[in-house]
Amino acid sequence: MLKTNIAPPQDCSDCPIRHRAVCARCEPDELKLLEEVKYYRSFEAGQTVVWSGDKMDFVASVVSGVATLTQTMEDGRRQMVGLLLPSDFVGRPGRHGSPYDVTAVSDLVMCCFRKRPFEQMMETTPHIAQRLLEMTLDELDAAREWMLVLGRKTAREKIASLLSIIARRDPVFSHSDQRSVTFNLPLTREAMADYLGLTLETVSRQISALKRDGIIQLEGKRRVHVPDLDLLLEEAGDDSDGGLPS
Amino acid sequence: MLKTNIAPPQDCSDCPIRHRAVCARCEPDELKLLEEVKYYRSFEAGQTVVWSGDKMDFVASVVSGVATLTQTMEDGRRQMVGLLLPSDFVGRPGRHGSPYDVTAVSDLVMCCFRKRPFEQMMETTPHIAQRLLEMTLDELDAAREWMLVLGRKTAREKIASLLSIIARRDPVFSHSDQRSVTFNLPLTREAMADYLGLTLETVSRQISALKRDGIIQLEGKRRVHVPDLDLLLEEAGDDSDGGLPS
DNA sequence: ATCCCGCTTTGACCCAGATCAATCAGCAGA
DNA sequence: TCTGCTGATTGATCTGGGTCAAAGCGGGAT
Repeated sequence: MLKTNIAPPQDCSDCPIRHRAVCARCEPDELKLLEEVKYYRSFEAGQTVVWSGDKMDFVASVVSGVATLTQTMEDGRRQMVGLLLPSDFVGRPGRHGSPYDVTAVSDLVMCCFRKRPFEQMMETTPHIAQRLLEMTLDELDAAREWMLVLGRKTAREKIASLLSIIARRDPVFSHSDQRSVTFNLPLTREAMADYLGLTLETVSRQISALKRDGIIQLEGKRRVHVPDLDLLLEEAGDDSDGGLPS
Repeated sequence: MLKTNIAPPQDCSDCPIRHRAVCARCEPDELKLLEEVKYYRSFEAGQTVVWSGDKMDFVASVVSGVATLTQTMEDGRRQMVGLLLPSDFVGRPGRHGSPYDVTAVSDLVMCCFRKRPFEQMMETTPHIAQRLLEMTLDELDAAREWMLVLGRKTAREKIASLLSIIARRDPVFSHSDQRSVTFNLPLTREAMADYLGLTLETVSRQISALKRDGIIQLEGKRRVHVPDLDLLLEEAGDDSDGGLPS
């Protein structure tokens, strides 16, 4: 049951997220500097990476696995505010504490940079700051997209939206242009509920309904097959436009 | 009824948002460069600044007035995803179109920068990129805060949250530490509903309820007096903690 | 003055999703 | 094989906020 908590140190040049993470634009010499302040950390599914309010003395990229950012109210209501997939960035240069709980949802490996030197590099190597700005703007767009989901979509549309986001970001799918996809659902029903602003019962019922209607098929509880992604996008209420038939 | 659409050109050095906008960190010589690519535009309340999908050949700071970013689904459901107050930034370097409708909600003055030269300055003057990153990270935090509001708060809590956000950003309040505040509500009931993921009827009912309960007082429809801000924060369900009495 | 017209309030009713509760399925450990 | 536990499903009922409908209320134009 206990696994070692140490991942083998890795060379940046054959890092799986090399071309998508904060370091994407770095030149070899810049990478070298980063390598000096980086270290890997592994977490098991369910472990907390940082608690909201805690001091965070590093920033990090997700290398593999899935993590979540969640906010909790005093009475226990929870809202997930970010889903971190490989290459996503956590932490904010120029701030000590995390405003959110960061939790490993599957087994997780993160590439961490000590905060102080990373902040200094931000000032000296524009490639890092540029890439971080770009990623932050993308995340802001994603957050705003999600506000539409939370504020205006029905339960069924919410589920379909979440499934299509995960499907689209799945590495197997992203470089194929098939209509059908199969992927692993990295979240429990409860975590999905926290993301969608629903209860887990409603999540379960809507997934059953999508299955009944042939929009999705389940293989076990966690593996999802989508025979026609356009149908799913339709259910999500998004402007799929595409979908010219035949 | 028709007003002139041209604001008097202004010197950056006595700009009201000089120390909070994207240009906040610029040195005098950098400001000079910015001044060469900037121009002012004014909009009347209700006018659209850009439509979602339209090409946007500038980025801009709000100088005075209030604007909103909204997303609309095909069937007309609308969600506001950003509220732009003075010093806030609109537009994204490195992208042509706006993904949102940008609308003036009150009379509005914007300080616009031609996109192409602004993008070039981003590469050459780190002070602009640095400040933009900082502002974008702040906006991301605000968007995530708002996801909690949309996903988990009750109608009453949503209204209280919106009112306290506006109260806190009100210039009159922000440099006083009073318990009570009075401010203008820059939004119609419908716009509030679009922000909060509610209907305008529910907004109206909850405002009436807060008034009945003495949390707020109305002077006309648009001016709000909050006798005790802590009470309002309590209603918002936020961790106000502070509030040591006497 | 008075008549619009856009915004707001209020009421009556309804329904999507929450809540409460039972059951089920898969899996690790004894 | 059985037992216990965690997560998922399904059912029955309740309710907050949506929907539909009808007034109220200013403020500008005639």
